[in-house]
Order: sequence, then structure tokens, then C-alpha cells
Amino acid sequence: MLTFTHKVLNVVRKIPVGKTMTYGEVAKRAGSPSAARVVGIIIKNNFLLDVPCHRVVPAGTTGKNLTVKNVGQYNRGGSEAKLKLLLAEKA
DNA sequence: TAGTTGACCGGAA
DNA sequence: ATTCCGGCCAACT
Repeated sequence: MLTFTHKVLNVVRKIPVGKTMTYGEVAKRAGSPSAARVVGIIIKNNFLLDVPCHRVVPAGTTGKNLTVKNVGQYNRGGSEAKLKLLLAEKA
């Protein structure tokens, strides 16, 4: 029934490799521009590899500002692992 | 069942 | 420039 959760997962799943999308953008695409937090919660509770949660970064985080403090949290190996993955895919 | 928290964002003081 | 507030929806207690 395509709920917010499903939409968010679907959107994140569509993120191409080497690209990053902000929580706000995902939330916007999901149907609720201000529900960026929920996006994090959903992704956090979702452990499927189909959803590249490590490609989702907080707003203002660009390829230049990629730092442990800017990449945001990660349910797998912490911000460090997330940063590593992003750098590896972005290259 | 209801209340509180939470991987955020944008605007305001 | 920094700090505070409200908002959205799902998961946890």
C-alpha cells in the first residue's frame, strides 16, 4: 500500500552509485518535505542492501564537505564506514 | 493505547 | 556566526 516508509525505501533504492541524496530530498520525493527525520528512522530500521542508506547524507553535505561529522549516522559501521563507502563509490 | 524519542531541515532570535 | 524552535511520521517503552 505504498506508505511513507515504502516510498522512502523506494526512493533511496533508486539512488545511483557514486551519488548522494540528502534526507530532505528523499523526504520531498517521498511526499513530505519536512519529514526528513522520519527518513532517517525508516532507513535506520531497514537493513536491506537494496536501500543504500550510506548514500543518504544530511543537507548541506556535498562532495567537498564529506567528513565524519557531515556524513551523518550509519547503522552498519558508524559514520567512518559510511564516509569510506561514499569515497569509494564516488571515486 | 498513549507518550516519548529520533541517522533531519529550515527559519528565526 | 551560533543557538533555539517547530514540524513531520515511524519505532520504541
